[in-house]
Amino acid sequence: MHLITTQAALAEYLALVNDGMCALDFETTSLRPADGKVRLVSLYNGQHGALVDFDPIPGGFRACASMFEQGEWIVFNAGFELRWFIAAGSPEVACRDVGYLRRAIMGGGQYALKQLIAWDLGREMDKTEQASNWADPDLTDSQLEYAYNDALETWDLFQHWYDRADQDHLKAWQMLDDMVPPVIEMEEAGMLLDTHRHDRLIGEWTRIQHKKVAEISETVGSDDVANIRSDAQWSDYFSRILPDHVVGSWPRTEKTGQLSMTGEVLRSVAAQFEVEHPGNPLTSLLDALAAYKKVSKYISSFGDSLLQKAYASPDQRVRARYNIAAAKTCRFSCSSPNLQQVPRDNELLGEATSVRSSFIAAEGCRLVSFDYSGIELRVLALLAEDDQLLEDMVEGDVHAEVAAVIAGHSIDKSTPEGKKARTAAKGVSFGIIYGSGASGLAVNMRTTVEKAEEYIAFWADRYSNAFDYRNKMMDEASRTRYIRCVDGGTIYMGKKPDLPKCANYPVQRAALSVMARALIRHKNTLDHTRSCGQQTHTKMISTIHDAIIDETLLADAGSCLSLMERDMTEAYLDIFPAAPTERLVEGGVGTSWANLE
DNA sequence: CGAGAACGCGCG
DNA sequence: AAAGCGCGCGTTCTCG
Repeated sequence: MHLITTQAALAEYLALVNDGMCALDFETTSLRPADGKVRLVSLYNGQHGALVDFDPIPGGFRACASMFEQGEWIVFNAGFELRWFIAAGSPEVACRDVGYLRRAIMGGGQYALKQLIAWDLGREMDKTEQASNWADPDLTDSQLEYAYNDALETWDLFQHWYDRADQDHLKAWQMLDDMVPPVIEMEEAGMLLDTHRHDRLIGEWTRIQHKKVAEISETVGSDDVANIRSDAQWSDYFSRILPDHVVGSWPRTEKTGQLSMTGEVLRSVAAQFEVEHPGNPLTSLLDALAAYKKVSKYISSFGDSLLQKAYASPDQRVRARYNIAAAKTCRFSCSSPNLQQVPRDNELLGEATSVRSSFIAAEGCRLVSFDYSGIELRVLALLAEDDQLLEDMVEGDVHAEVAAVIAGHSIDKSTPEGKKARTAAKGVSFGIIYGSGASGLAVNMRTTVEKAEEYIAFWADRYSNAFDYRNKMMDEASRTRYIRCVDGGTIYMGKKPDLPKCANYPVQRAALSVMARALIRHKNTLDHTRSCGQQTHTKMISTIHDAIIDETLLADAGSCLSLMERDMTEAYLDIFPAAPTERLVEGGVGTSWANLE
């Protein structure tokens, strides 16, 4: 390793790298380019190593960033390094993430470098210098050593996985890396919260919560249940006061065997009790408790925490992290806050529950959003080459089609029976996608195992290829320990593959692959149109698994809508060339996330 | 007092 | 043999 302190010496080193791959790691004085700078870059390509101190170089890192535009830089957590290159005016620098290479082979997850070095290389990393002062004019030997070591470890980890990768893995790796720029755009844009509306909404929830507490207090005192939020205390209470046959048939929790206190259980026990003892106050207690839990969930998860996030930012925008390939199937996760779990509008508490209405477009702007409809069922049809399923998907309402198949005649969706049949059919299809057996399906659909078996038999008969796909994947996993996915990547299934996972992973992964291509295409489209002076204010602001949301000027909303529809359709064709695209996407424009027409 | 387990529940 | 998938997060409660 040698210490580089001039631009000329850096150029000399970069010439040695010769446009090839090289591990790169930054030490910065802050976590974001807006309020800090890159102090050190450590580099290592197996032959040559260098540590660059930008402090003595005129113009610092910014003056040197473009020198990295040749070559491929192996990094851990590419979003971090790429942000600094973008801020320095070199957004095209190729940051290749070793963590994504691993995910392309093993499947997704959330990992720290230290963890992977321990698992994959069997080495311990000392991270004590990580949070040290990288702005100090005189860095210690220990700091320099630490900085350099990160590049070494990153390179060795890269070698480890690169040796195990085939051409298809490399394709999947590139796809994951390519998601970084759109994710940076979404993370930096954030979503605007209407703080006044949201504040009022929280007030409304709180009022309902107080009302429910009052209702509960009519029959239960604080000496019976000290903490109204405690499921364990409610379990003890109901065990004490209820007759044995009710307690005996009450569903239990898995680990501790307490009475289960889910909203669904509470409501069903209430209904059962009402039949046995009409007018008994216990029924309204159970219903009030269920309502209390519901509104409390809204308050704690979607109330003040979102509001405070908005207040904490100067533009009242809520910025989340979109964690690429954080799920086993390489789906995104979203955190701090998780905007992928914001409630849909929901009738239970009436108007007051529209959380999505609080997420609005800025003044003079609109939100534009499309989602893939029934994407998992579609990709299952394509993966399994099930022409019947594909045809039913393309026809229109698949669940209605399936319902008709099960019933033996076409159903009328406007009647209650028709709706019920359709809902049941939906449950069956999801059960197939999730690898369910008859008993699981029966529990979920609240029907008998016999009925569930019948449903599955109908489904398996009509869509035999799609149904058999689960067994094909199970065989593959048993044989190879991996499942090969449609984007070229593999998922490690372990020594004892599990049928539900084998059935679901490649389907969920294929849906992710389509969305990945959509995000990549849409980012490229917007970069291009913006550079041509169109869609200049349009930003990608979120993705929720099968949907993309943009924010755009009102005047650009129409063409933004067209661009998004085209990008999402072509993304689908990237993964499944020549597949039918009828009714593939649906979307709209609106002033808030709740009303997109 | 902090960490982690358990439970429940929001989303796709 | 047994089997509906994937997440993040708020709260309670236990353990050391």
